[in-house]
Amino acid sequence: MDMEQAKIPQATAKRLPLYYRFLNNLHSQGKLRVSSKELSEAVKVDSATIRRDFSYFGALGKKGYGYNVEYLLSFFRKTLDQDETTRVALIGVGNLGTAFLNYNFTKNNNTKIEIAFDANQERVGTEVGGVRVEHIDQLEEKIGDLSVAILTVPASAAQGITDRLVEAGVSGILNFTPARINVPSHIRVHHIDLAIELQALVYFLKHYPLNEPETEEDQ
Amino acid sequence: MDMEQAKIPQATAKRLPLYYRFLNNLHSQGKLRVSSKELSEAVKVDSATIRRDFSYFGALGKKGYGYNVEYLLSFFRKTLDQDETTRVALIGVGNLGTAFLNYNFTKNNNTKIEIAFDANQERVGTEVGGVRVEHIDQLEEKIGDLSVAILTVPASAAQGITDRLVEAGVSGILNFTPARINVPSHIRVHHIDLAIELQALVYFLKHYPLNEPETEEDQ
DNA sequence: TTAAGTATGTGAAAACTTTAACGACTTCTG
DNA sequence: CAGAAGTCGTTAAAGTTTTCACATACTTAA
Ligand SMILES: NC(=O)c1ccc[n+]([C@@H]2O[C@H](COP(=O)([O-])OP(=O)(O)OC[C@H]3O[C@@H](n4cnc5c(N)ncnc54)[C@H](O)[C@@H]3O)[C@@H](O)[C@H]2O)c1
Ligand SMILES: NC(=O)c1ccc[n+]([C@@H]2O[C@H](COP(=O)([O-])OP(=O)(O)OC[C@H]3O[C@@H](n4cnc5c(N)ncnc54)[C@H](O)[C@@H]3O)[C@@H](O)[C@H]2O)c1
Repeated sequence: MDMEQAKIPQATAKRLPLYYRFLNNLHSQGKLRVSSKELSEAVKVDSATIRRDFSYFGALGKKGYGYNVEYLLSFFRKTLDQDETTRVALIGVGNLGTAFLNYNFTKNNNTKIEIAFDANQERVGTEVGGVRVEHIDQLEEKIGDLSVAILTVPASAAQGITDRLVEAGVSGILNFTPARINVPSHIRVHHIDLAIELQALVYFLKHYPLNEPETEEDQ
Repeated sequence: MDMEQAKIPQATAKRLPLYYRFLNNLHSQGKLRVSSKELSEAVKVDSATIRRDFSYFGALGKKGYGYNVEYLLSFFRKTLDQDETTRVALIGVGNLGTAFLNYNFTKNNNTKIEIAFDANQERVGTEVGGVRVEHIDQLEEKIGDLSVAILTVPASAAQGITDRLVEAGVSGILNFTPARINVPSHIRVHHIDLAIELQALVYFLKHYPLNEPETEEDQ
């Protein structure tokens, strides 16, 4: 548990993977250096915010020059522990679960779904996206030492499965169900609530009008 | 454009759909009233925050009593424009797009995907989750007056499709691609970046340890 | 060498968000 | 009906995040 760096603001921490991805892009394009201004345009985060974010880790750049892409990339690779693959479990191989299993998170992320569980006998024993689907009854036996789970079961099953995941040693859950699950205080749950995101977008559109309605040519 | 209510904090606005959903649940359960404390336990938002959020809309509750579920529900139904169905388009009927098409957002949300587009001829003409899939070449002709789009195409296609959506009159985009798209300033884009959410969860687990490692019985 | 140009890192301010605390009023109980 | 209990709405404080603005230091090119 790397504690030497503990008070990076949460808002900053959430942006790190985004920076990392775009640095990877720049690197693949052969770019050797980048300024906070350029990065700002790419990731759509204010350049002062980017400089501030980076500064929490020390002086990563050089005045008058910007940041060395290779150096920054390798710094973030370490910071984000991208040298070791993070292995996760997925529970609920339905519509959403299947989509995730078919997606290669390892691409620029070094995270891999290792095993999946479902209650539906027809799914059990098959492979989806190269991942074996086990029966949910075998959760405790087969989950091994995985500490992160993606939850894509029906809302009604969410709390029960969560309790079992916690008991089985999982410490982080990415919850896609609409249920707000109860967990002991040492377990971290992140909610991704797609229906709410959609509804919020619609609300903002109606109630938070942006600038100019239109003027023929923009952007 | 309902302007009478314009300075509700964004953080509050984002929680409204969550409140609305849980009020619906309570209502189905036949509950007549609810306190900010009960609601707090259900949605996992501090009760003071809930009271503060509600207070932006006036005095919705009664001291010593709490909130009347039916009243609150109908208030939020109006506030969130849930009386009219919001119709949206989906672009990219792949793994993720298919999952969304098979999901019934209308359940407690009154949002409906009306039409889908894809570049793959084999998909065009089929129905997925009851939604007709059209060819992307027909986007401009068939999108009609829809003003919200869900973007689930490959990242490489994201900017091109976005430009066409904007030109076709769409004003809100829910972007699931890892691309950070450019839009004129009057267009609203919300990003849902699943790979980043997963990576951020992993980062938080490693670097932001929560309380007690464990003590046998919790929660 | 020097001058012009560039871009960082950060102090300070501003903006936004959450949380604590409590007076005021309502409901409940006996 | 009176006192106890409950709960809101809000003032004020604390905490978090973003943004401004600039001294400083490096780069570039002549
Ligand atoms: N599909 C979407 O677009 C979408 C959108 C928003 C929210 N969600 C939420 O995501 C979750 C999954 O959605 P979905 O569309 O994939 O649903 P789904 O019904 O397609 O898939 C659920 C899967 O979980 C399995 N399952 C059921 N009970 C189980 C249990 N006890 N243990 C293990 N597996 C079990 C089912 O067999 C099924 O394969 C739901 O909670 C849903 O509300 C989905
Ligand atoms: N599946 C996941 O779990 C997941 C996770 C994170 C991010 N994403 C992102 O979501 C997006 C979609 O992912 P996916 O897994 O569904 O991909 P996918 O390849 O399964 O689906 C993409 C679909 O878009 C269609 N398409 C391609 N070009 C098009 C165009 N110009 N116009 C219209 N349609 C076009 C393809 O025919 C295909 O059906 C991608 O950008 C991906 O990076 C997906």
